[in-house]
Amino acid sequence: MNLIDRFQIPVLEQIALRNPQATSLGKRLIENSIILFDELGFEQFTFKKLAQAAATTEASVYRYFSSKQKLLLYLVNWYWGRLECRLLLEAQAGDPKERLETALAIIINPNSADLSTANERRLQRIVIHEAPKVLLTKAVDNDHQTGYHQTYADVVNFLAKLILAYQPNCNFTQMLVTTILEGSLQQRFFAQHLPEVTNCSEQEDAVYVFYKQLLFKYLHHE
Amino acid sequence: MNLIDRFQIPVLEQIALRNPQATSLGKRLIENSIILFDELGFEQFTFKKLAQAAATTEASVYRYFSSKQKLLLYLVNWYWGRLECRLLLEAQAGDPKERLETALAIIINPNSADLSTANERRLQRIVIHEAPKVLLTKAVDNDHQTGYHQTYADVVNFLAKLILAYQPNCNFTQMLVTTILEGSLQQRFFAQHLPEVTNCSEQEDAVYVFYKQLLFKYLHHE
DNA sequence: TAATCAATGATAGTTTTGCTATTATTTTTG
DNA sequence: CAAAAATAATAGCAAAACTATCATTGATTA
Repeated sequence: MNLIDRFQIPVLEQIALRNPQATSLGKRLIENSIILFDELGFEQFTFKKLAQAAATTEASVYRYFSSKQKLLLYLVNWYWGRLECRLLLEAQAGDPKERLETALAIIINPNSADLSTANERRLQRIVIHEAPKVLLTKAVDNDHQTGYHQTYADVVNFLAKLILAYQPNCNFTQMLVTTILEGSLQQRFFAQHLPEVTNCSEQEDAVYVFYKQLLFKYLHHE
Repeated sequence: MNLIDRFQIPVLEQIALRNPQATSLGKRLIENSIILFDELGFEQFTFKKLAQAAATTEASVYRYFSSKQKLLLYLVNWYWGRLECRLLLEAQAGDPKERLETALAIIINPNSADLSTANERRLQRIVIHEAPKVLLTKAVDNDHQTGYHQTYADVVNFLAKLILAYQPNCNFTQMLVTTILEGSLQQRFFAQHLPEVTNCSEQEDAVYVFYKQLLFKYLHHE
């Protein structure tokens, strides 16, 4: 068991109606929703199918999550929460440059060892394919006010601080961070589905090489 | 009337069941769908509401577009098609550096004069807020094979060629282009809805300044 | 041990959406 | 003008997204 696995990743309570990590049914729902969102995609995913997969009823699913949007939000939050934990644990040692390099490696996952379990790989695919659908919504302002996107903002600002520690003159830290964070996820989508708009093959991890170049070339010029 | 407006932007025929630009009803549908997608968002948008807004019936809408996904795809394609036309018209003069700078200005729209009409501003907002929803789909591979995303790929490759003309040693041209293209759209979303993860205010157009820096710093280091 | 209470199961029902079908009417075109 | 195409009007269906009710079970506690 990894060090990271010993920590309870905190996910904002309000997202779920009750804490799914606390009960056996709740865990079954999370487990199966990860599989189903990955296999069916957000549009084809329904609570009915989830209930069937988790051997329960639709009504019971609604007792944990008020909608499939909220359930997806819960999973996405879990992803960013876990990433934040890893950053806090692993990117605190060394000089600013080392810390920044470590952090970059964590968020871009160059070595697949970071995604050790099948569910972790599924979860990353879900973030890549589905996360925008709970962000790009008319409800985003409300959601953000409620704190539903705070974990993501925290990750961004953690990385922004690392950048400032390395290069205090950097003007556009947040833009730089989100460009890399979102870009690296998007490249993995393109690699699989629109290969002609990327130069990345999963093997040699061009994604990591490119964004590392991009980051440090930008910062060295400041 | 602008030069650009004299051209018929070609949108792949197969996306629509019949060409909406060719009839009065079709034009009304496009016009109103732009307004409604912008105001309601993809999720709340329905053909029933569109029919009502365009003073027609649901069944008639279905004779033009087989689903609201296809209609959105049509609008998004129109956006990229128009951008491609502008690039071909305006970014062909001068030395490689000038051409690249012009192209960057076109895709990032630093001066709002480029978005002269209300509908153009609406269309860009639609691309920012809704476009990912027709890309991040289980149907993406089929769609791409049918050519539904070809215009986007063409824009990317046009820009990639400009970069190679300026800096032949650049290894990751496509990744660089999509990072800037998608990033710049995303920053505008963040600016409005998650301001703490960006450094951009709509006024001074930090988006343009930042991505120009990012691009040329990256290329000068090659 | 009995009473209680929270969680779950079982079932049914409502509304909306997404889509199809049919027929009538209008408009276009040869 | 006649034929064909486009549109309107209307109805209807299946599935999805919930909501509601009541019975059951299993754990807690008096």
